[in-house]
Amino acid sequence: MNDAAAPTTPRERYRRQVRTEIKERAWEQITAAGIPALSLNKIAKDMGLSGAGLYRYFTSRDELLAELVRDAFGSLVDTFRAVAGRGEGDLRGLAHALRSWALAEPQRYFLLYGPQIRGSRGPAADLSAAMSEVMGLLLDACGTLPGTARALPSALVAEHAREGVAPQAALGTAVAFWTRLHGVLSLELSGHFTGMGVDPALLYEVELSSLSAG
Amino acid sequence: MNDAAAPTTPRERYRRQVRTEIKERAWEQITAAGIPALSLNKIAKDMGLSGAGLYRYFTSRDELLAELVRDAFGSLVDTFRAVAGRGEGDLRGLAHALRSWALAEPQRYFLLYGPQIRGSRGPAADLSAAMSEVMGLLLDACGTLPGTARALPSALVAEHAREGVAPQAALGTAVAFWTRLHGVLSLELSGHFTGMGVDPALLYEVELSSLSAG
DNA sequence: TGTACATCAGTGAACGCGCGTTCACTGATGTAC
DNA sequence: TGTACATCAGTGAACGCGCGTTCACTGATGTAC
Repeated sequence: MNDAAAPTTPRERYRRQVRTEIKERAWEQITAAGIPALSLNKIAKDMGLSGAGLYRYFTSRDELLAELVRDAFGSLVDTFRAVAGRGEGDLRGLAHALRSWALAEPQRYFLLYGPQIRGSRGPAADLSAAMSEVMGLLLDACGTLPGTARALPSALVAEHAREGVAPQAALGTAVAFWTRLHGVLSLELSGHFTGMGVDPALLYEVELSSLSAG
Repeated sequence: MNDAAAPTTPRERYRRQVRTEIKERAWEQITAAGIPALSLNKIAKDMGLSGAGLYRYFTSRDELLAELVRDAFGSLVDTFRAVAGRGEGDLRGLAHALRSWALAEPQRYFLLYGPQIRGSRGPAADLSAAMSEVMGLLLDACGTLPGTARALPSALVAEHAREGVAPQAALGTAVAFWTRLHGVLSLELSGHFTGMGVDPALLYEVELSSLSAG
């Protein structure tokens, strides 16, 4: 997908390998204790390195974090693409893929769609590309939807957004897909359903049905 | 609402006052830089106290944070009660109150309904009381709803939850209220709609309509 | 009204800790002839 | 194949910082007689 023309000298290969391991350890920490607990020194200790050694691979904690966000978006895009490639790129297929992807790594999901990360100023330029790629795949699914005319909020979307590229109804469906599924998913991942007799999987399914059937 | 029989000696009054100011400063910090940046020393400096002085009022950072969460729930409950008292305690009234409340202090909203706070083990016992109080007010609104039979997901809710207290349809509506509005609200508060031509207020309204009308 | 005592708000110094990051250096790996 | 040099991974010590928290203490405020 990227870095196609890489010469791949032994040193470069090693470099990539270490960078990858650093990011893996970073994810372990985030999974275990959340983003604020991500610490370069801790990663180094985990890998048997001195803290200073990491700076050969990432120039700062922020750079590492930014790359984790990029990777997360890349992973979601890949997941959606794989589903589409398997011919299951309709709303149902994407929705199930999204849920599996989110449940596998809740912190990764929140890194993308949770409360804004403090200290960083909005989604960087290279992120909006990935974000709109996700939206694009979603719109493809909505465009081929049979019953989209079903009065989903087309007025929501300002005319200037993607004018002509996708019909208003498809945009409305895409937005509703996003917000309704995120509503269930984010509350499930936060544990807000535990102990109140709600089955998140079933609820997710019901909300998914609400998008394509009246 | 609480501490009704307080004798209110001058010292106690002063104590309450200082505790209140501490919490106000704490909110300022959280608003400005997020929960991880909450620091007792910084609060003390803001108030012109020594760091150690704060320990007369809160025995630890965690205790302060726990009280902020309690206050946040209390504030939401009060808001809902006020709306109900004004005779606007229907779905529409509660929904608008919720949005205003959330927009006023996004971090406070996420403190309750955002990703689980790391390091604390689930909602404490005294919190589930507040949570179910919110749900109770919501269920009242759903019970008096005209067109609730509208096939909202009643199967979602396990039978043992509040059996007999509220009809299944009302529970389904309450859950949908929660997830659909949270979906829009949380994405709006995170800034995920900026620059993509979506009007969050309108979207919120549309999702609200989806609850009571087919 | 005045004195003796208890309570308690707040101070200042110190604790150990972990953080991100820099810098001069060592030693292994790869490259050029 | 062997030697001379450049590259670069990794070290160890140090930087300043802010954190939560404890402790012995001072001084003001309230209480009892």
